[in-house]
Amino acid sequence: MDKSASILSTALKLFVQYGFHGTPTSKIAVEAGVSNGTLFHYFKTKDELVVTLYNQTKEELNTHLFEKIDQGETFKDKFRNMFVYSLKWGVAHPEEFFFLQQFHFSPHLALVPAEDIARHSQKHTQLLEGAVQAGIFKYLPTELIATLAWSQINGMYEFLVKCDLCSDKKEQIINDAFDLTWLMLVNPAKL
Amino acid sequence: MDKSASILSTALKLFVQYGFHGTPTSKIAVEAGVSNGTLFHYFKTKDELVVTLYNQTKEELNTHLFEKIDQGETFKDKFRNMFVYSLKWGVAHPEEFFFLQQFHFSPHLALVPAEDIARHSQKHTQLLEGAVQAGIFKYLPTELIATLAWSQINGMYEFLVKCDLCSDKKEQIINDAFDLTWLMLVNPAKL
DNA sequence: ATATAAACTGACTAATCACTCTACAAATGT
DNA sequence: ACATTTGTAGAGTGATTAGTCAGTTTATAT
Repeated sequence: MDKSASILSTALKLFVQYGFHGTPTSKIAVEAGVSNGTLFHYFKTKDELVVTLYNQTKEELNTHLFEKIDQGETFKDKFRNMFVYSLKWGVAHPEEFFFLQQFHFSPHLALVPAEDIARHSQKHTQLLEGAVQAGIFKYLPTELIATLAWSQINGMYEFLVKCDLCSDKKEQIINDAFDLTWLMLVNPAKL
Repeated sequence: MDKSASILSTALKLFVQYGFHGTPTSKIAVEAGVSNGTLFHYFKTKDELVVTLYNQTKEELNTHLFEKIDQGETFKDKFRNMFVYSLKWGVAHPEEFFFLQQFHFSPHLALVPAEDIARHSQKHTQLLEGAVQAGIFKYLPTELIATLAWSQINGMYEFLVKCDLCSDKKEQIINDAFDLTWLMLVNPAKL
């Protein structure tokens, strides 16, 4: 395994467990099996390591998601895939998903340029924007719809982690939750 | 102003801006206008300060909320008050609200005993539990309903902060969002 | 008035941390 | 074969930090 990747994956584990400032770079280096100097060879500063890890993790989730979204035929299918596979990815990669949440609600978010954040959510936003324009969703600000959908996913994730269900139950309840979200956002005139 | 309270309110501001570990106790003391020793006279450790601040802030929100919930006559009124006044309180106390979110998604949450967390949400949970039993809400785990409702509030808060609307628009969109949430959770047989 | 306790101070400390520096090894190009 | 870049190591450094301590002021009780 490539040392840079080893540093990133070790950092992820430790950040989730001890927080950003609670994890010294020295500990990351030791647990990753590299020297202190090597860590700073790949990442100029600790902040750069944190931000790189965020961008990389976000991109992993997005790549997975875009693939699934593209598999949907109707808009509802695409939206369902976005919802369902976000959660499935989260359940399959709990550390990564938690890290994204942790980063999002920390002052480190300010280190990511606004344009990068916008780019991360560009494709999702376009998808939703189209549905608002087409009258599929209620006539509300796209930003609001995006935020509500995302927070539903976050909330569901928290529930899935808190209540350790068998994977059948998980699947079932993810689908139920999608139906609720769809019901909430869809334009009743189109039903 | 009492020194202990001054320390807490200064810590809140700095934690929100720089994060927990990014804020030295020395800085808190200076900005609060007390000596370093005084800070440790009131709070044995920095972690104790953080946790105390969390418990206090959570309690402030809860006290406010319980009062508003009790003013509702029907269950829908109570639930609406919970939803609407959570957001209004958040808009009026942005630092406090952000701090609660920041703490919730940080490893510091582990420092709060599970029973304390349960106690914090006990009354809300009871309210929702009753509505599930009475068939007002869909027949879903109360925990799920609570988590979904709470994440709707979180998401709405993020939206309100991101889009700086005038207070009339804010009021309007909070009410709209409540209607969406209600629609999502309510048992259609009871409509 | 005096004793006792509580509040308060700020210099101090031991530990820790992000990051640097020098040296060496491996790969790569010519 | 040689030169140059790139990767790696780990001891070292200066700054910073949570927490202490010895001593002073203020409040309270008798």
